[in-house]
Amino acid sequence: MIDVSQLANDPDYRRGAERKGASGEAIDALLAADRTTRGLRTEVEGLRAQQNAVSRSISTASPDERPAKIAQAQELKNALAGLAPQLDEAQAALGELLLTIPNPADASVPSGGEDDYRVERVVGEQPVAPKWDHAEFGEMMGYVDSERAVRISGSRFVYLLGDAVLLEMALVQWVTKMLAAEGFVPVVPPVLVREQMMVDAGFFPADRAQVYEVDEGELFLVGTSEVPLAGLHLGEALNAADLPLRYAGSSSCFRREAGTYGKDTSGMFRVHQFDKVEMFSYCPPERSWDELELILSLQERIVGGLGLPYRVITTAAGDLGAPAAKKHDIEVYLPSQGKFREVTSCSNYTDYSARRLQTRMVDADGSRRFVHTLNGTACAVGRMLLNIFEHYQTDDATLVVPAPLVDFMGREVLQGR
RNA sequence: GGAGGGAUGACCGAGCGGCCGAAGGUGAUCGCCUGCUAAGCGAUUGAGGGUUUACAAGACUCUCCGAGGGUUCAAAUCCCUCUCCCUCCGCCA
Repeated sequence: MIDVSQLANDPDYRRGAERKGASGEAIDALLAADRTTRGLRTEVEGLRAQQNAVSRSISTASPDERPAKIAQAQELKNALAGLAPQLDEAQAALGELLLTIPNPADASVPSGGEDDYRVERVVGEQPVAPKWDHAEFGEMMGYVDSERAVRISGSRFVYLLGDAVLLEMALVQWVTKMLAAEGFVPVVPPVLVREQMMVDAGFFPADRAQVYEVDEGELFLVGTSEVPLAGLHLGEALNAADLPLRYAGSSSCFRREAGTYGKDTSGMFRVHQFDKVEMFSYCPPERSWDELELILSLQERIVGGLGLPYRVITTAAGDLGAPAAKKHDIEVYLPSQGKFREVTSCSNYTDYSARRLQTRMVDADGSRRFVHTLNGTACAVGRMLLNIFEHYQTDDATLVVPAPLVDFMGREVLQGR
């Protein structure tokens, strides 16, 4: 949720929102709605104060004073009944406008849309196309079975089989151990959450179409463990000395992928269900930008540690999700496509999400502020596996185990099934 | 699925129409005491808004006793509705 007073007083903040597509009119409408709401509130509260005062005096009033006082209180009550609905209306209108303004982009974020990202660096050698693309290789080796998955669940589902499963577990373990060593508390969160949690995490109403509904709408399957991790400290006031609080969530993720018909239809690049290890930080505002760099550096350690060629980009303002002030993606070079494809992203939500989640921090002097929240992919298993399929296959149909995973696998080379 | 019980401040726990934002306790903080520690004594200790002001201090004020309605001059307290949690039985990974 946007900080209205900062929006009114800080031109840079306002410009950041405009760079993300918020119109000047929308912002002005919000500020106007805020002013009228405040005006009405002052009026209503003044009346209520009078009414409370008279009411209180009734209990101690002498019997002959009572009727007059009660009549006076009644009058005030009626006046209030006339004015209060106006305030309610103004507040509701304000509430709706509040949802329309995204978190302003940070000054360091390039302007523009999807194609206006800034490439920060390119790392690693980009090999020629392999003998088999990831989808062919997965099926051929018996690691991925989409045909049979279609029969029972439809398209965009896969069976993961054989050594690919062990590889997934190895990835999860390697990554989780690394993060635990960095102070991230491993978490297996609930993957079914209430509607309110989806709203608080900033996914509803915007991304409602992307989410599976369960139990007649009572619960929703999360598309990322970011949702339950964001809810971990819902409404809490965290001790500043305990920050940053870091979590590594490990869970299955479910996405409807509405509006992606025809995109990435082969293999498991884009599926409705996948497993992911996700980083999440609750952080003091003054160090959240360092925290974003930390998360990015861990992502590079993971992707780079697997020996995958990649680049780091900074997403342009117009392509940022509503709650993000800045976002970096890591894209791995996928040789069969000759393109960089996204495998991770990390965002600083600053105080935008925390304001809605009501997650605060208490400083040593007792003062309270909203925390900053950040999140980033540690390992989206499906995408990581398919990259391994392309980069580690051999011409005689075996798969070399990436060095960091050898200890977990107990082998250096995998055969098909 | 069946049967009950409950939701009050950081926590426990009273309150069941009117100085109740809320007794008491625990915890925490500060002070005293003490050779140190413990104990003891005293004090302080909820949150979120608004107005004013320098978005300071202070002052005034509103809201919050699971949520939403209602009755009343006045509700934590009375009445409806909902949600959530817990216990027992059944079923079950």
